[in-house]
Amino acid sequence: MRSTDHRASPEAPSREAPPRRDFLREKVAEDAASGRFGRPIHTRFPPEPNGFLHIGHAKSICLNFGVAREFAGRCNLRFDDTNPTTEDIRYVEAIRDDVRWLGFTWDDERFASDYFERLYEIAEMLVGAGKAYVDSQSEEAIRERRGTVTVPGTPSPYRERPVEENLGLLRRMRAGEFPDGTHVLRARIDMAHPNMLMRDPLLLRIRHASHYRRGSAWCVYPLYDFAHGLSDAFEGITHSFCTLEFKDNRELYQWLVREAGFERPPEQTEFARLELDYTVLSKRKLLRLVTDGHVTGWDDPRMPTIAGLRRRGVTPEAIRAFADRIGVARSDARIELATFEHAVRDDLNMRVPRVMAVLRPLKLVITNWPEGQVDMLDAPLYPHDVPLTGSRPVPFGRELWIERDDFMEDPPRKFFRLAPGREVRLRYGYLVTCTDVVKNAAGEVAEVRATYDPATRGGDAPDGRRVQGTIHWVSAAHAVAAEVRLYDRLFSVPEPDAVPEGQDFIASLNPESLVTIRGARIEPSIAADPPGTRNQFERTGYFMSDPLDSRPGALVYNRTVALRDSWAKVKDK
RNA sequence: UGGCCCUUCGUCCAAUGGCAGGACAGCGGACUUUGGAUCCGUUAAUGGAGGUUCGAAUCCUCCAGGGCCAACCA
Repeated sequence: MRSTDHRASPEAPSREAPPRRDFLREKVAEDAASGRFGRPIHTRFPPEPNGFLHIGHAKSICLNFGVAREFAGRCNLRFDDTNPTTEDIRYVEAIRDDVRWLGFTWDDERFASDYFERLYEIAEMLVGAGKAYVDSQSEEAIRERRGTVTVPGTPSPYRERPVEENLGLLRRMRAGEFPDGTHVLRARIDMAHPNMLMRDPLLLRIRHASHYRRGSAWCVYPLYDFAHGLSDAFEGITHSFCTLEFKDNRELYQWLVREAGFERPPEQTEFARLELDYTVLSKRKLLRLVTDGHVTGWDDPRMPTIAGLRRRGVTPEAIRAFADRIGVARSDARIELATFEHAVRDDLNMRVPRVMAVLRPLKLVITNWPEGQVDMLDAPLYPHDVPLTGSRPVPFGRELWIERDDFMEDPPRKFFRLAPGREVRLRYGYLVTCTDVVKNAAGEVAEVRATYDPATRGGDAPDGRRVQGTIHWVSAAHAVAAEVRLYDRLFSVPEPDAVPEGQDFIASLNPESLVTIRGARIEPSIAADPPGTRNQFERTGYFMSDPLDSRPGALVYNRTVALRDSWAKVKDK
């Protein structure tokens, strides 16, 4: 139906700026120049497969893959799957999909769970060197004896167990002779260390649980600190980027890779995690939204997950541009939603075809238009300032739908739309002047009547008169009905994480984060579009037909982002 | 016996001892067949006090404010 369909080409011309130099890249550049690692730059993105990736992960993905590309290095995708009770292959698959969709390709795919054997060998080595011991205290006792930030810990009564006894116990732990929680392997460092992480950190714990990849091959599982740095070292990672809250872990990271004998071990550097206004970015909270049914799933378009943003219609280019714009630094950063929305609009503006859709229809009858006559107008798919071409036919008839908001019976001075006695332009169509208002029994406006000027086909007046307002419309006889889902911020407060004492973050959920409109009317040119098609509904916003719920004859559109609305400001004055 | 980190326009990021700059947001204007986009203009910041220096956002000291750490989570 379209004379040209640019929507078939998914890639818009690259508008991405060269990557900026942040403190991490400065450091990598230095290390690359000095050849300090004696191997190519190597990064990794290390998600735990216990949930879906979100926009905060996207920042990390862009960083790790970006650095690898910029410095001609490599980047691994490593699943940090050391906790059998929370992880699932389903999350592994979702994470792969999301990273690929974002536009990145990993060099090697690795799993921490493939390193269990090597980690266990290192555990035995540490025991042999007197650097680790088996502690048989209860979980509570271990916690209590760790001390507090201001009080030193006290050594475990098992801390001085002979090497041979430790080794025997460790082997029996590994062999499955002990129930959960009876023994743990701890590093022997310093129970009075000012850094809590260094107070004899736990290395291995017993978990008689089936691992989604290793099945029941193992019943001792490494903890994060034991697994992470050593996994980096196994893979020859040079730069291990993580978020600020791991700063204290760095000391332990270094202790472990040195004790394990790595000559030029990877180096951890921390950067600020992303915080976004009006949303939460903790997996625990996102999981709760899903399991408690506050959203329809991990891919609910209101979720800040990659899957949610994708289903909402956000493009990978927009997410990458956003990541580039916000930069990487070491101070806690909270990003305004406007910054993200700008990146989305900026990308969509240049690549998405325009169509007309009326969300809340009001009947407009052109009284001087001949009954039954249809005028096929040719309307461009892109505005004058977007360098793409193409057009589609749009039928015009006697009865049209216009937006309820585009008519006011008693308008303020600056209202440029339709009102009794006023003339407006019907986009790509004719100039019309409102003559009558028809009301229903309740006194509500049920129909508006107007006359059109036959000399203004296309929207220009030959006499040069200026018409300030242009409104969108669809032909009532040709319109396609659709469901439109208007998504808004998930929370009504900028910092849902900052919950007042004794309150639940769920309480600040925005009750209007989804407004479903069932009787929307859209111009017929979109009728055969496949699910997942993006359009701008002129004057309203950017939309994408839902990849799962939309089908021919029962179209469903998700609002990706509204257009900037400067009228909203004028209106409030 | 606490340790560590952070602090530059409203927000985010630069300035690496030498004119505090960019982006988003805001405001004003131009243009406009999207109250969109674009273009132009503009408001707006070095947390405080000392010190070093010809010169400090940058180095030092102290103070203030914020953050992280006391899961057999990552």
